[in-house]
Amino acid sequence: MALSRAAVTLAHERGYDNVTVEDISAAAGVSPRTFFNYFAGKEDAIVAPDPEAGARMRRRVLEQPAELGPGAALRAALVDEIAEGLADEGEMWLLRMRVVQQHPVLLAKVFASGEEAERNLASAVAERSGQSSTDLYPMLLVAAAGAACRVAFARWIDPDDGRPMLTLLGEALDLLFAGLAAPGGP
Amino acid sequence: MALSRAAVTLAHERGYDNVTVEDISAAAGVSPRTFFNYFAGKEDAIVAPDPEAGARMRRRVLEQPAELGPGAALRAALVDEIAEGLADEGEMWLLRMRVVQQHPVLLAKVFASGEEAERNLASAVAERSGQSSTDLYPMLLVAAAGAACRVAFARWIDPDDGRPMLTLLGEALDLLFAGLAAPGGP
DNA sequence: CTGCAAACTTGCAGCCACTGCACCTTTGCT
DNA sequence: AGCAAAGGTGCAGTGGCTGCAAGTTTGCAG
Repeated sequence: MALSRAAVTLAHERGYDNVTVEDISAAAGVSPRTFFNYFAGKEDAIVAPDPEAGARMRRRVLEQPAELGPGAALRAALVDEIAEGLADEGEMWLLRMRVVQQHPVLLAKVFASGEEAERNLASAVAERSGQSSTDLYPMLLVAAAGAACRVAFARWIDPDDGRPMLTLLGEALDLLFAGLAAPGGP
Repeated sequence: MALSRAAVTLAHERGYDNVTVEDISAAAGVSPRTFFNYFAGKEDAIVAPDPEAGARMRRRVLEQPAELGPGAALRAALVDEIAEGLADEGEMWLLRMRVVQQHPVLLAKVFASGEEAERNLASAVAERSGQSSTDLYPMLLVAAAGAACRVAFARWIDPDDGRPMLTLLGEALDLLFAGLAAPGGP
């Protein structure tokens, strides 16, 4: 959407605080009032939370082969989701995340929307492991996997580290499922 | 502080959105302008991020016995910090978290302030493990431990689960350092 | 082509969060 | 008593955001 693209671009150029909703609307060729017909707030125009992501992730987890345990199913679902997202709009993700990374307010938004997705995931994992979605295992599994994703993203957008996202994600998940063993040896 | 207490209490009674800064200020007996001399925003009056928490946690990690590995040191530091906080103002924490839990905006703030603390922790862990604070191990370790804390808190404030916070935290950390093994067996 | 309804867009008025500045009151010390 | 630092306050103004009551466009049936 034009508004979202304008918001990310402008924020990247001048900094989030130096961009008003009026600026964004003007750049997209609509009135400020229209902006709020599409986004609940300025933050949303940049973070652009996908309202279907939660349900889609839930489906992905449940569709994984039956022989996979809940951890492996979650892992496969995450990799699928991120690989698809990267292919569709990886470039936009990178720009967006560089903007987000520098603004506590935006960062907070991202975490919050991640948290909502985690609720869906927890229920899907719970279903696979025959538990309630408020039990420790499903909650912690999705929360820790979410942490691994965030870490992988943070390293991905680092200009000094050119490795592909899926490599970094795999590395993080490996370490996580190995019980966070210290690098120098057990 | 009176303002913070008023904010949490009012938000708990009528809901965060139905409380204005003016209300809070009035309840605390000061002018609205004064409110903003103490808090950067309405959210902060409820979340009340401790500006020294990051540095204190950093110190705690570095002060753990030298024979502990980085994971064990982080774990001990977390337990110390939370045990102390509970003893000092555990009741306020509980009320606050119940308010926060229902408001995406506040939840986001909490995550964001946690994220800042994680940066400090990552550097402390990196120091113990002889790495850079941007390496995978320190980043993932603190992010995953943060996830465990959030899960433990979420279960702690659940009225149906009366177990003490430190028990829940220990349980979560155990599962995490066991590589998130599925509950039914390996 | 006409008429019409649904969808989209807009202006306006207004609330509230938040800020910079200048002023005042209190406090504590000489 | 005099003074200076610290903290509280009023005011004016910006910007985010919303409800409402209009236009305007779009697509389709008559």
